[in-house]
Amino acid sequence: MPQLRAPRGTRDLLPDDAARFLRFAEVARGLTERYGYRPIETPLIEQAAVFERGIGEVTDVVEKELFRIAPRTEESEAWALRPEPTAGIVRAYVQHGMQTWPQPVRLTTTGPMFRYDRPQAGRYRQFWQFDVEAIGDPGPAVDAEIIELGLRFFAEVGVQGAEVLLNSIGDPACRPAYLEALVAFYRGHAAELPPTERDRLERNPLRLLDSKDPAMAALNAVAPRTVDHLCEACAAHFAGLRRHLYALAIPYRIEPGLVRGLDYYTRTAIEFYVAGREGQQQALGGGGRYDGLVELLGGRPTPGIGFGLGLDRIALVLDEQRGTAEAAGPGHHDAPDAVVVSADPADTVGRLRIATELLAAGLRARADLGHRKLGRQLEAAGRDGAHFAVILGDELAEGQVQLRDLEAGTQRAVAISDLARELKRGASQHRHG
RNA sequence: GUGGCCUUAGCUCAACUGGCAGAGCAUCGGAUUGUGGCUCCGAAGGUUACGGGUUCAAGCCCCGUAGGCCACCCCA
Repeated sequence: MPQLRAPRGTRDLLPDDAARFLRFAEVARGLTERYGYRPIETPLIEQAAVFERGIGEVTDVVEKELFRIAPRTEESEAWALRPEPTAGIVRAYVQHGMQTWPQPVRLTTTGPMFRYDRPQAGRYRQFWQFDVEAIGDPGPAVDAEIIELGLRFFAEVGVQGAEVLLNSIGDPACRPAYLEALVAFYRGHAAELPPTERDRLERNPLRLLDSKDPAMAALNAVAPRTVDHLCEACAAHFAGLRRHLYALAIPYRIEPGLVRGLDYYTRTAIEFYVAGREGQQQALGGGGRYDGLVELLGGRPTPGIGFGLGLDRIALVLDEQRGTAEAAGPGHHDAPDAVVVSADPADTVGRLRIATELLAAGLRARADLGHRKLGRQLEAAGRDGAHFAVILGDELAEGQVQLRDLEAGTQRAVAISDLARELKRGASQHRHG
């Protein structure tokens, strides 16, 4: 057992997993490109103030989950690892004057996020998100666009049964009155509240709504709903969103208990999930509208909306839906067209020379670099899933090698000068046959 | 940050009531001259997560720490 290991809550993505995450990123790139979202990369570290101000000082994410980096000198500022991508992207929007670009500015990024909480399956301290943001458009049409994009991502990576939960949590115009009504309601039932919930009532009353405490279920069912207390503008926005979703034939469920954990959200709250799964890490993605965030971070008042999808959890769901994950170990997805082996166990020079010629010709080729006897080399080539073995033997004197079809078990002599051409023909036959 | 369960070879798991740590798979090597997948033989791989304690004797009992999982908190 090695004493050095990946830090708690982090993990190595071994080749099978790493390839899968890369594929997610490729799907994300193709998709967002078509929709007109342009890539952006912001630092993994930001001034802590970006998150404290943007996300909110009293949120769990900032209070207890932020990876803080201590200042190195008295003068330097406190930094933190990004717990989510939106605050950093909005910071970049303001810093680089993107309000002068055609609005909305559609941006996307995929990368690791960091939260210092207690790890569990599907919940890591370093996790990956595919994220999209549309900044500068107030209308509900862009809300619908982004939701449709999210669902399409799930479809393209092969997740079955992805669904959308929606809610509207109002804005600064209507939320104070709603909160008042909410607090008044729970105060009226203070005797029925568990202690932790009573504490929340003072600190963050919205959170009472999505409590998992069974004792709260009955109460929450009759609690005031955000959607019933929206101001005229927010109500119109929500109705507009529903109209657009209807026109796009996108099903959704309104979830009155869906209140996002970050302060910057206004109006539309979104969550993606797959129904009927075990365990608690059900959310595969979430996001919403943040019409006040740009201003909070020093820009002009600018609306925005976005979401992030958790790639670790999507990988988990794909495993569940396939029954079991493919076996670990060397995969055959990048199986070579040919492995160059030799009857002379010592002749790595000849093998490497032929292999590099094949590589230069664009083939997937590799040389067996060991000093094993021929049988072992062929055995290894077969295990690697190679289609052909190029066997170097006495025929080298006549400028020939044996080209062996490892699947058919047949072989013939081929002139070295014809080898690349022959292999290309054979490889394409294998791919189409 | 709170509580519960768990940790034996790279992986999946054995090891009686406390009595010399094992198997399968994977890896590497061999089975008479240059031919793989099957089979046979062999090797390597362990401070039983780590640190203490009890005992003639600890993988097994006790305490602590770390990590994983589960439920909270919360979220992706």
